[in-house]
Amino acid sequence: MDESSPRAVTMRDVAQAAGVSVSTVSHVVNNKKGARIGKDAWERVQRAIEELGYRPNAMAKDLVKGRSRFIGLVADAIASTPFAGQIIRGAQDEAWRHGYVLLVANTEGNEAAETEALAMMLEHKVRGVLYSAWYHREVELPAGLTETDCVLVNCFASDSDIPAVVPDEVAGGRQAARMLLAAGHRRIGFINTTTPSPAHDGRLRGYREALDEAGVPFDPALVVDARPDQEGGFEAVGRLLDRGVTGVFCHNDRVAMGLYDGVRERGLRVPDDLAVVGFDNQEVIAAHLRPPLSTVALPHYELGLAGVRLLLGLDEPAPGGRVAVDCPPVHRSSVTAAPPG
Amino acid sequence: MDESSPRAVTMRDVAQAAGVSVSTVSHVVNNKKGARIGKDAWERVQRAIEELGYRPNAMAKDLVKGRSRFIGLVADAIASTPFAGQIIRGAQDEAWRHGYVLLVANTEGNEAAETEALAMMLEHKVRGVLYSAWYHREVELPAGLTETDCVLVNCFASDSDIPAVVPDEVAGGRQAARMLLAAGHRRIGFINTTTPSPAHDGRLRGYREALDEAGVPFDPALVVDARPDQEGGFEAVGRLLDRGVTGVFCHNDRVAMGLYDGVRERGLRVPDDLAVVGFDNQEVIAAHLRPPLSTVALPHYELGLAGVRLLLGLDEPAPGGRVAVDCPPVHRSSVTAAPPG
DNA sequence: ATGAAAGCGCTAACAC
DNA sequence: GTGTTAGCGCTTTCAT
Repeated sequence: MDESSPRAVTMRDVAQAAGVSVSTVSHVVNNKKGARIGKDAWERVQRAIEELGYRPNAMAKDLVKGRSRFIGLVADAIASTPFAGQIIRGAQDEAWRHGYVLLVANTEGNEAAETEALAMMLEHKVRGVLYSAWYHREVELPAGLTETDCVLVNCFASDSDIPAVVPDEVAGGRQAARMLLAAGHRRIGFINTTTPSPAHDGRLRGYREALDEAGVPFDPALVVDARPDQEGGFEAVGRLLDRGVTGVFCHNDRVAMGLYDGVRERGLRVPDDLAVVGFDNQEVIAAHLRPPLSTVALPHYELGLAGVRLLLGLDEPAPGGRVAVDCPPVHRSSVTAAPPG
Repeated sequence: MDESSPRAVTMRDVAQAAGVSVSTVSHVVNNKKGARIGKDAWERVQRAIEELGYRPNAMAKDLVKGRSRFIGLVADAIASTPFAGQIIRGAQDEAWRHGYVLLVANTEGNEAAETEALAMMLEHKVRGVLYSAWYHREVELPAGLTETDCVLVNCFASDSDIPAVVPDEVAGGRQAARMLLAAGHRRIGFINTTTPSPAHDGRLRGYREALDEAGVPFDPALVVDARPDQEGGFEAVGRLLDRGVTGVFCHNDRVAMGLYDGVRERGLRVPDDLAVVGFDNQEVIAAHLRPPLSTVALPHYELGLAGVRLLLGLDEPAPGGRVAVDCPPVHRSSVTAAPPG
């Protein structure tokens, strides 16, 4: 609480109090190695800093150095899912590790908000910006983006060469199918999403690859599309059960949750009558369904982290400019051995 | 993408290109009203800005004006629930409306991270900081907080006079109980949390007040404590059903989700055999359970919004320094009339 | 109607 | 070892 703003204490105040010059203060504040400062002056400065409660002015510092320590992060949906939150966490952790601070902007997909956010970031002379989406998809980039370094997180722009870090959907789909295959299932349903997307195509491909790998013939009748939420999962149950499926891979955990309901409604049980695997590893759902859901995790934290590493030039962008991050399987209790036969 | 950093374009560049002085440029950039600039010079400046792609340097601007346009927001859990996200949204929307930008820091409750975040904010000379918690609780404040203006969001510190904005738990509890009462229920169970907290006490009090209001005697046997998650709800079902309850108010939506499972396990149905009301209005759960859950919304967006208004002095702090925000009921399909008798 | 010049708090040569 | 000084990009009197 500043009582009537008694003017913030500056480096000059410290210098004066310690009886030294500002450059001496600057040296001790920044712990400059090359600088030879007398042990005695050093201590006087430290004490003055303590006593006056001096805080360096980051803006003055950045101004003189010509660049700021900000990294912008624009997110299209910060509250509807935990996904953006994880991206932010990952990005922030890595950014801080390198002395950077995140400038977060939530745009809710609103174009005006996006432009405003970008302008704000550009005016703060950010080191670069991370442009992220809450679900993996292609995006068209806002104009201002080309004015700074940029990396796309959980999204991509096919017509540009901007580096992007995205989840490896096909490897994820493979993992999901393998969990079922490993338990001995052979008739494995797949509830895919109705939304055209990398997730739709990638996971399907992964599912097919895993089937091939295991020598199980692909049966198109076993894959059905449904809205990627609980209602979609619920409605898909009948179709799948009719086809003699013993396990099903759901496009996401919400679908799996709806599917649980449908299974129960028919007096059946997970996993004994039907084994199920989800996708996303959305904690509130997956870890607390009955039984807890085996699923494949979407690596949002790692996506954010990898995004800043790429931006900062700590990692080399992959040849195609696209970095694919792994989706690890998470084993819980919704998969058991297939019934014999 | 800066190709080999050709030095950012500054106001001087614009001035030069337009054949005017920097102060003239400054005036047109900021649309200064008192300044009389010739229509002609004005246009030359505009054009130069366009052509050079000039962006004002926010840091230089803030530096000279002595204060920044940042508002710090420290959150203790940005990804585990959608709650922090909503707070951020509310705070950002209101902040932007007044020309401020949010400096978000996620601390995951880690004290070192908190100190670091605060130092970062202080060094950026934030206008003030919003200190928030993902669930309503008492907090002990990090040291640095007193160095700046501050308001607590979704939390409070009893020994200080720092203004706080929190949800009105008792009014919320009242709303929840009333939904059941209004449908004719008289034996209403309450699954409260095992965690001592404002939510625990407030919602219980609201529940009792609503009962009183309706002339229904309070029966202590009808309130049970349980872990505030699905498992807690599941386990509480038996206890409540034994006591002849026809409706139950759950401490939160996750508990309600677990309770649904328990009810089904007994071959019973929501809402016909048991009406249920949740709390939080956590979209993924409440809107997609079968049947969709009637609940009471926690006003996180409004909390964030009110927080910045308080910080900016746009609203007066309530007499006690604590602002209570309303928790509105959300009617869906988990409550119907009580069975006769 | 427009420009010159003095700083804002700090860093980095360079002087002593 | 420590001090002096010239800016960083901008706003803002105060001249003209």
